[in-house]
Amino acid sequence: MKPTTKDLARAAGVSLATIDRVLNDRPGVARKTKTAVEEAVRKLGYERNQAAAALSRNRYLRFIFALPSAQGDFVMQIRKSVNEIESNGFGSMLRYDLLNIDETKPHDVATALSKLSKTNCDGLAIMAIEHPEIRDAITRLTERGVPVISLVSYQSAANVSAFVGIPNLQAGQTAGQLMLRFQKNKSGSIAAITTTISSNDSVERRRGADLVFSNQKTFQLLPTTEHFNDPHRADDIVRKLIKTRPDLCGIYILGSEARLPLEAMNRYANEKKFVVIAHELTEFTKTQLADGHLDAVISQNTGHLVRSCVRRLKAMYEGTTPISSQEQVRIEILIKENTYY
Amino acid sequence: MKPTTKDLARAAGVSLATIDRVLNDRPGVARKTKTAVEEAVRKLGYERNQAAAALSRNRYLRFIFALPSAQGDFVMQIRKSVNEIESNGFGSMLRYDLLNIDETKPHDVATALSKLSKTNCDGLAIMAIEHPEIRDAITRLTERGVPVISLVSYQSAANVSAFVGIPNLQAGQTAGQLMLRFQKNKSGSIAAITTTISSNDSVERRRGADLVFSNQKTFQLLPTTEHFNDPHRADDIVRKLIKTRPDLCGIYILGSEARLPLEAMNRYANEKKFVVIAHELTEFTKTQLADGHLDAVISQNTGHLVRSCVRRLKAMYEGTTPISSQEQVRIEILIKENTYY
DNA sequence: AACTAATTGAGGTACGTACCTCATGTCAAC
DNA sequence: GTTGACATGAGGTACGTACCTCAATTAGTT
Repeated sequence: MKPTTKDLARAAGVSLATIDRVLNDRPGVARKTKTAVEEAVRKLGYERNQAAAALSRNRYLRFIFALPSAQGDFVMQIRKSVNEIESNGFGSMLRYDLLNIDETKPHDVATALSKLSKTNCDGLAIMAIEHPEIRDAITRLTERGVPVISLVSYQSAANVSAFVGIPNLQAGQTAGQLMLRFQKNKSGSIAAITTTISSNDSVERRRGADLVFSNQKTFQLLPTTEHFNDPHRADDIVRKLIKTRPDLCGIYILGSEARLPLEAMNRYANEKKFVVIAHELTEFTKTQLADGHLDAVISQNTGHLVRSCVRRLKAMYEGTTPISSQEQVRIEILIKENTYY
Repeated sequence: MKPTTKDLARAAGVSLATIDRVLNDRPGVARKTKTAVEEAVRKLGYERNQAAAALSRNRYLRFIFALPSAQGDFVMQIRKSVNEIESNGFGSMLRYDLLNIDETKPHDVATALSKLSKTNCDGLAIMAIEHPEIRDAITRLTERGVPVISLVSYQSAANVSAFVGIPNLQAGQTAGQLMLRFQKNKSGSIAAITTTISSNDSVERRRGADLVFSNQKTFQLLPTTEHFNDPHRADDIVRKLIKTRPDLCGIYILGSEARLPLEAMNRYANEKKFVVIAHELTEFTKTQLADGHLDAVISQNTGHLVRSCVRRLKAMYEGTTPISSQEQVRIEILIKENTYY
């Protein structure tokens, strides 16, 4: 049997009350006594029984996921993962809430964040663009003692406790490498399309892909074009590309939401001869993979993302360290063959 | 707040004792009463507080992982994952033990399994070849009421409660597809090497690769050769291949342990021109990827495997259903760019 | 109606931890 | 030597469930 607080008390020659004070960082313990207890903890290999602790506390930890309110397959996927997490083995006493934020209105986002504090939120995971107002709101939240994790989209490290997501530079390298390896042509041009290059992710991915392309001479990566979530723009971009670039042999969709450019592709690239690579596995990209419209998807598992957030937030609350190997979100490569439907 | 047994009692108009009888399948409850309680459970959305339940039971569930005693990078990886799982958030009251089995002595394996029963084991995850004696031992274990999961290596479905691992046919398809897509040649032969084709995994993977290769005519997949874990044999195979097959342009290593064939490759394929694909990400295959000796690794995450086993065994014990999407072990594709070091 | 068996209730203890109050101890500064 | 700040102990209650005993009630069978 594992040692309990009683064993600790006996071993350290103190009472349960003192053990409790030390373990929970309550005031009023002499340095000497504290050291003795810590020694006993070490010696006995005591580990707090989280089940009992949670039960005794009888208080739900409330973690909030702040996600962009804009429609999108990927964000939907994350939402789904948050809802699926509910009833599982995280020690039960956890609650998850979704908070919609409209990134186009940073001020509103800041206002929403300003309403959070230790009393109504034990941890926040936020997926948002970088913006001064949002950044400040996050900083203030952290100062109020609420741990904040930036999810998927990286926020400047300074004010956030952690980042959960894939390293996008590497993701871009991966995409670029695959793009080159999948080519059967001897040379040609590859297009790069994204929603907006004011998103950190796209920029990093682009940089990654550039690194790979600079190692060779036969293929070139064209300048990144932005469609700003506008179907017409996306349509225009793709149509013009196909018309004006006879050497076009590949399309790399950088952003998280691949639907618009892909749908445009499907309209214009009938006699398929392009290597198409996009990000994030969603119901939509799955079918595109299955239909052969998409050659590869570089993805991060949303279930993983969400669970990693929870583990990290919980760890911050408990003052423990999660298994780091588990927390590294992997860059997944998906082709038709290794995708589950 | 979530409903508790007290709320159930009130809602169903019975006492706590009866609630307890129903929830824990104890005898002595009229069918009508039982139905009423179950109705209340449904209506209130009652979920057993696992933390409290574990605490009250005050009994460790003991799960055993039976792994091949033979040395090997991949098995080592699994061992490591089992040890890492120890101190995390699975509700605390769990214990994991490793059991070494020597697959070359099926009788010993059977003997070891025969010593297990409900009193010393609440669940078994076993990674072993298929063999009549082992299969019978597993069947008897199941009959004794111990849930058994076959891990990585598939056991005929009949006597096992579940399988945790990747679908190897698909894994083979994935490998085969990548092998073709990575080719720059117009045509050629690809070698298939494994430890032994008496392993189910290799056979399935081979079948998967064959499916892919049969869709085209320009490349052919050579008959599978076996090295039986003998360095000399592996060396011979590779040397002869390179000498006698001028059209050789790829090597697919089917088995879980890629070290021997890869080391042989490194000896003979100096002027690297082959596409090399192997299975399972280990420290060894990682360095091979980094050094460019390996083009891709098809892998299953050992941490995932182990945690999935635990969740499933726990679920069987508790009579709940784990989130299925989380239990599907993904077929991972790893190239140099998306591997973490 | 009498008897047996099945069903239900009442009440308890235990698990390990958190958090509370109150009393007592110790030591140093004035 | 008194005061007060600090350190510690003693003992309690609570969380939600599991598991136990014993009595009381109900239902079913002769």
